Amino acid sequence: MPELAEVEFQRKRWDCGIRRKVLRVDAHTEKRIFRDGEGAVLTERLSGAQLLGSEARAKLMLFRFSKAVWMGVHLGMSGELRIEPPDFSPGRHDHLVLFQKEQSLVFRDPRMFGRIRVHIGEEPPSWWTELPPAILSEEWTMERMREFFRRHGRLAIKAALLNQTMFPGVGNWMADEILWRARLAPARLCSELTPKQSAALWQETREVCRIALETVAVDYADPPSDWFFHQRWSRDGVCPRDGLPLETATIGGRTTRWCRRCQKS
DNA sequence: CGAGATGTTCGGCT
DNA sequence: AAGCCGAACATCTC
Repeated sequence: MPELAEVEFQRKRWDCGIRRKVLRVDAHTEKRIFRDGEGAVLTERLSGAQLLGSEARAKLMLFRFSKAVWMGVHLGMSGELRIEPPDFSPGRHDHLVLFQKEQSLVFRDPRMFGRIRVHIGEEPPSWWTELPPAILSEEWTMERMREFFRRHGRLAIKAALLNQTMFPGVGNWMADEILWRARLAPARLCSELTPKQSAALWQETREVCRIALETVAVDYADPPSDWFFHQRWSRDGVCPRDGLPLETATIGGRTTRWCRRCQKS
């Protein structure tokens, strides 16, 4: 389930392992999860290391350990972090287990689109420090967004929202939520937006991120009940504003739902 | 049983 | 040549 706020929620699940030592590591190093081939290094280095802290940015998490070990976790489509008892026996999809005295930290991912990467060094890795500006940061300006739209004029706005360089952390449901709030049809091209529509999109993007982080990221609660979110899953979903049945199409390679009446095409 | 699922990457085409 | 699009990845659920 991992988009911005869900990733932040999952990251915090391992917080009880902070300042505690990893006694033993069990990793399915041959799986796609470890496609960078760093599984062996990770297993060897993490044994005896202490988990020092973690952060989440966009859809990526970074776990910092002693012995100069950094571990990046991307949850893909079906990844999750869990806490299990110290004597946990990993199942088929539990690709990484860090055994501690008090509990086990587990990474599970049935579809294996997730990814675990490793960095050894005193400083954090470049794949972390070079992430684009977060949507809720000061650098994420409207001008930057409009410049992106100029460069990608023939791209559908829905596809643009899924671009992780411009909209880091936004996934399929967040993109549909943002477009619904900004009253823009998903197939509109980036070059077609009026300044007013760009401004609305910019603002709603930040608003959806902000509220999602205040609700979903805190206790995995669903977003507020009047959100589009709740309608877009069901085949018979209707627009929360006017009750019209939602449209469905594939845009930007993903299932997209919108209201024909209130989202301007 | 087939279709689709909250993601990314690659290769081909324009 | 940049940039867009569809396919592929692997498994589960409806």
